[in-house]
Amino acid sequence: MNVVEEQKNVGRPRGFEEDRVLDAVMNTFWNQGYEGTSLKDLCTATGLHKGSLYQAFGDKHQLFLKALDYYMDQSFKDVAASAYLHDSPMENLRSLLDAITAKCIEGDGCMVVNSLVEMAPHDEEVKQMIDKSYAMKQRFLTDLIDKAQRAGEITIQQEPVRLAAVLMVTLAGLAAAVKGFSNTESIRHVLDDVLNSWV
Amino acid sequence: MNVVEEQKNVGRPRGFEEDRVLDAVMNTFWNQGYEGTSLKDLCTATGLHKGSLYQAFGDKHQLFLKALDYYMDQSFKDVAASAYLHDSPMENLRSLLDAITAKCIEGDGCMVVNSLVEMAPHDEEVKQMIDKSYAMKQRFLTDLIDKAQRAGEITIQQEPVRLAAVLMVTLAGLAAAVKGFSNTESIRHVLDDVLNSWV
DNA sequence: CACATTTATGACCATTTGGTAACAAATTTG
DNA sequence: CAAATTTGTTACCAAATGGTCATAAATGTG
Repeated sequence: MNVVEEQKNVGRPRGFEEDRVLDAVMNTFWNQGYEGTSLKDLCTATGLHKGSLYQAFGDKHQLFLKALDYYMDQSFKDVAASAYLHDSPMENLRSLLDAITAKCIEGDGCMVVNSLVEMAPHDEEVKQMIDKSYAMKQRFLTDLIDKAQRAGEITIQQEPVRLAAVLMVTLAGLAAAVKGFSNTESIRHVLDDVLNSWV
Repeated sequence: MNVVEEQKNVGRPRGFEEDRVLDAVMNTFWNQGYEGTSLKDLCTATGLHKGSLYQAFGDKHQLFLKALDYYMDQSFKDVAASAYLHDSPMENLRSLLDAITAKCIEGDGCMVVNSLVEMAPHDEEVKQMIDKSYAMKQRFLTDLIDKAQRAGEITIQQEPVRLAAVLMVTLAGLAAAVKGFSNTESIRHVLDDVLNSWV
């Protein structure tokens, strides 16, 4: 009945943890891009041979999709918690955006934005994955903004969903801009200035 | 004395116009990226053989740099004129941003942002080229914003250079976002909403 | 212990990659 | 016309690419 866990403990056991491998693959694609990453790179990063990679994850493209999915999962979990720290919706919004910015600076960009730019126009699967996560994140922001508006912490007269769109685009811009700046300080101002123009 | 035009009219004449070739190369890199473009692609796009490309422009990387430079030149000329159409600085700013957005949607993104995301972290030359053009564009915007502020068309209390930084990041975000959206209408709202929050 | 099953390894493969060199064609100069 | 010079074309190259396959190793099952 349990379709998911049809793992019979027969045969030679795996010599690696799937998540560790996915993590290494993700990091490689994250900072080299899809075309810029060779199977050799992935083997070096994971310590596996290509045969093993193919057997466990499929070809390069499937492997990329799984790594991207892993990234979206992990990064969302990493930052989402920041949106529930305070009572004030606006403070929560600021915390969330700070967390996103920090992660973006630390990781020298965002794998989703990288993939959007490099692949979305020529890869329908990637495009749809990103589209789905984009919609989810925008709803998340919209909800926060709506609460902040009702609490009177955002006074500007504009639909929450459109303000959320502004933030989404700004965040995408940050993920790109961060790659060109040695001085990350000027980057940090941007979101503050956007938010401050709303109160 | 004229160092630039040291062209003796000796030898077989070229069978192509340099700018047409550069334009084709630019377009190919623009929508396939650096790693995603092969010499074969460039030969197909230009109608030249690789021997000719190498002799005229150098290797793939040099060719890319020239194409990127060409793009920056052309695209700036294309849109800059929009900033001098009206008397009102704010109207000029809006016209300029509209022109940039239109070009961005039409071209399915911006080659500078593409290159920033794909190459800047691993290519110092590309990074510096982009950095230089970024600074120039930001000064251009800063100047416009400053005028609009003095004219009372922007009422928000914030340094022009920081508002310009917001616009630069927003524009970068648009160049990325445009790749994921079939519906470009929601994209067009974003800049309006940003500007409207300043008045 | 033999067998089925799964994983790990290394050899192998056709194709593509960026890049070079030799040679032919076209032009100016003398 | 001959020499010099530049461009166009083709053949060629070593290396890297993504991907497959046969085989060896390691486990549970009968």
